[in-house]
Amino acid sequence: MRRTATTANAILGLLALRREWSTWELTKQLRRNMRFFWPRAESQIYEEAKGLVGKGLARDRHSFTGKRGRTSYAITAAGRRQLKRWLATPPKPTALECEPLLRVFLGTLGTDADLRAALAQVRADGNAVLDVGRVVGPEYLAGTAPFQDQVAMRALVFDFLSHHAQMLIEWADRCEAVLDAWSGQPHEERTDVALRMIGENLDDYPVPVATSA
Amino acid sequence: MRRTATTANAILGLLALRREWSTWELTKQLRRNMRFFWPRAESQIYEEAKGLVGKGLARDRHSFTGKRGRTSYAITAAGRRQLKRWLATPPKPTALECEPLLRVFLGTLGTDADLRAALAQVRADGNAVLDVGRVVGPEYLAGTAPFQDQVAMRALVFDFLSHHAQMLIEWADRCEAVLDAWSGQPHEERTDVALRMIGENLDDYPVPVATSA
DNA sequence: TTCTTCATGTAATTAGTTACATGATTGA
DNA sequence: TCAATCATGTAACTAATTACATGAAGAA
Repeated sequence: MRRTATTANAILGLLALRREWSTWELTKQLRRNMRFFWPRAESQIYEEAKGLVGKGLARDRHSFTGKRGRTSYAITAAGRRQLKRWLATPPKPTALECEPLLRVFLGTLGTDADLRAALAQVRADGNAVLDVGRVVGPEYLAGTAPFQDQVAMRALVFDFLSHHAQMLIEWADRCEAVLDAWSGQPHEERTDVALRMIGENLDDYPVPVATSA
Repeated sequence: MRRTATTANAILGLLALRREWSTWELTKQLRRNMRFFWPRAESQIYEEAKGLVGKGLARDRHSFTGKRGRTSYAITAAGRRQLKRWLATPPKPTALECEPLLRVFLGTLGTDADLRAALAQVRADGNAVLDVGRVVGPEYLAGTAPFQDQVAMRALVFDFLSHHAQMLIEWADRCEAVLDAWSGQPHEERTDVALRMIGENLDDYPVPVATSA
């Protein structure tokens, strides 16, 4: 049973980027970027961080704010070694979980309003990414981002998320146009529109890469 | 504690599309399309299907192949009602889980080869989608797909997945070009490339939609 | 006959979520 | 001084995965 423990390694990675993090800082970082490609409940961070300490991959330090405790974490040498080992393992495949698309897939079973709601959600999902990009992007351009020294890698991530978000929004736009066209259109014409859509997509496919040696 | 039980509803949706399904047929359908936007382990289908029967949303029928049993499922009237109710509820947000992107995010902690492996995985993920599209798309165009009557909705899904896959592949291409450019480039120039990339992305952002009334 | 793939599940385990509780800080 | 938000967790629960086991069918 191969346990990759990706979430633990993700936190370990953050710990490697600066000398100490409070749990709250970790969750903030999560909210800022990582949630768009590695979404986890904030409460889980607490568990995982404790787990890292248990395995000797991080050290914890307890302090107080008033009479309330807080815990901060720092990576150990063993943690850095473990991180490098993990980065050298094969990555897991990308997984998309899109409930709105599932609802479109089953669209004939619901109403037009149901479909519109699904499209609106996808558009909102795209905009949520762009909203963060509009804050974070200019920070990097101004040189004031919290991890400005990581800008090279962050630019690649920024590029991914920007295109992902644009893709969601543009898809919602296309679908709404199709739904508009459908209203008051006979059934066969709907089919024609659909088939044309599939055909145009196939035309844009790249030629498959030969895999043999 | 709001339980949406989406996976159960997904199966219920499939059951609504034809009169009877064996568990094996359900898992095949899952492998064909749904796994790209609602990925679940096949073993889970068995549990969920039994659960639907327990709640009266589906009926099961037991038969034999040799001395080995098999179970088939059909939706009930209560199941159809439940399905319509679910389709009218607000959809969950889209969630992307991309471990390769996490590795790029932490890219400075690993090697160039680690980065290349992450990009290769994303490209492979895109190609996996396109490979299915190359089979399924022409089936719809030829009018021979198993759910040809659903072609209108399936075209919208096809369009989503095609663009998603293309986005993954094109991103991997861009990143590899950037990595190639980086080799033997001084640190500041890498930063310049990165900042230019962020700037170009921001230029392509749509103007934010006003939300007020 | 034997090997591989198709087909049908069960058992054990865990990764992750939701819900709750509460102290500290800020600002109206 | 009150409300809202920032900050720090714990407890309970479940959705989902991995690993395993095995029969049937078809190909070599």
